[in-house]
Amino acid sequence: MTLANSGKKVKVRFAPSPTGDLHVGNIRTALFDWAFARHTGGTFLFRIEDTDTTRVTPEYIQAAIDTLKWLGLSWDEGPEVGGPNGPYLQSQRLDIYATWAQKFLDQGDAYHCYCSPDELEAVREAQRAANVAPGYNGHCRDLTADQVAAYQAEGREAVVRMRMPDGSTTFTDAIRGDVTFDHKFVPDFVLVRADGSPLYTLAVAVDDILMEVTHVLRGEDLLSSTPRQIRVYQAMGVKLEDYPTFAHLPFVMGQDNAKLSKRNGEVSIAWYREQGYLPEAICNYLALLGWSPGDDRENVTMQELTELFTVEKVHSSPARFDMKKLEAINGDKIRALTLDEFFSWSLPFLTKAGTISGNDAEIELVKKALPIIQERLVKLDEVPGLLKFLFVKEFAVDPEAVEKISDSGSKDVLKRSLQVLEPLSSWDHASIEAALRAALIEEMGLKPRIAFTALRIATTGSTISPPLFESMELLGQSTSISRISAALQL
RNA sequence: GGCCCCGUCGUCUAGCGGCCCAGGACUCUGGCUUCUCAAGUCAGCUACGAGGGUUCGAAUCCCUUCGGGGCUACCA
Repeated sequence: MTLANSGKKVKVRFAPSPTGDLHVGNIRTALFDWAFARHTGGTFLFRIEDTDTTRVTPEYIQAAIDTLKWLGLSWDEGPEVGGPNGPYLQSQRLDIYATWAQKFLDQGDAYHCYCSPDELEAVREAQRAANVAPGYNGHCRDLTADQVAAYQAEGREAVVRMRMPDGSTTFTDAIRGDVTFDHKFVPDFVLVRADGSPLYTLAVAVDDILMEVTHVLRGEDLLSSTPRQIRVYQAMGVKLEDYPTFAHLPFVMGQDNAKLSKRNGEVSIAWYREQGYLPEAICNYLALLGWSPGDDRENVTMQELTELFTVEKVHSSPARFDMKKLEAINGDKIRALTLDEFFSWSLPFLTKAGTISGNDAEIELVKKALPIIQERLVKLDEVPGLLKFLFVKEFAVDPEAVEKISDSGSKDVLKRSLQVLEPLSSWDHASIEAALRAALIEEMGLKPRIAFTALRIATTGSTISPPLFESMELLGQSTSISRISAALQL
């Protein structure tokens, strides 16, 4: 089989099964799907695979939609936007799958299987014991009418099983090259449950064909299910050139080299959002997991990603997720924000933390203060902590810092500072700095580090703060002075 | 166990037979800068899993082996 679809307009789909919040691995797949569609000028289709009704919930479906939107991965066909091949929730397409399953039955490609779960388990058990390839043993492949009648008389319910012919399936994976599976290791598989609901293997294959998907970029875990999908295409009568091209993306692993999960790192995108990671940082970092532009370039915008992304540059080997690198990129992206953007991103964190209530005076002060903290944070959730000193009603010095300003040397610094700050007529950071340096450094002969640490603690309450003179300017003359006076009493 | 995929610094990667006693980024360590913290900047540490081939020459090609992972459901 050769690479199909060479001449057609590209259509890529992202088709998660929302059995929980979308996680890092899902998003990396979605990102590659999206980037590939955009790069080729093709269509990005978003489909919800909710055939497993016991695990998929409406909440998870909505969360998946919201997450994709938040990340900026817009789709051309799918939930909310519609499209020519809808509906895009598999739960709304049940009749379609049923029709095809019936057709496969009529054609003899599929058959009813009356084996009970217990019986199947017993077969597998025996196979394991005998050390042979496990899988369905074909028990119901060629039942006579009498045998069927007997099973039905017992009240047994049947699943629909696909008949795998002898031979093998070879397909060309766009990332891994030719992959072959001998059908000896691809047992007859179930298409429809006893209750009549379709399984993934049926729904995914039918939909990819009906929705005219040309490229399937998905996780490596689905690699071994590919021959089953191809078998469904064959039963559907799809021409070889209309098969989608498969590209199986490498895994995103956790620190301990196991598939990423809650145990070895935070995986839910909702968590990253709450922590204050920017969507662009997440996408930039994830893009680097299993793909690279081919040179030393690492900082890419979403736009650049769509220009640079090709499947040829995707790796075949798995990548470990590294929070530190994500943090570094997030810091870079935050620093690259315009002031307006930085403000918009920060505001929700400030109000949620209760640092400000959101009135005009506060907003104005926040806007003035943001520039001095922009290069000092890694995540947006650090903003409230850095600006808190400007807004607290009940100011108090950090208990651990109190002892550092209770010595006589510090008191001298604070006293002398008051003397020069109180008469200061122009309250801007340059004037404040000039006055303090003249008095404390030149006149008293103190080391800047010593002198300013005392003032920093007194005015901001902590040994760590944004630049001191800018902070005092923002704080205002009267507040700065009263805090210094108060610190003298500690 | 069987089938399939994968294997370059701690991590992400560049590398497609000579440009590589292996380059970049993150982390880490040390220096500079400095009012703290950051940012910036300089330097350092550390890798081709192993063994055989092929070749004048291999991280790059072949084989074996070891290691990791996935699948092996009326999950996806």
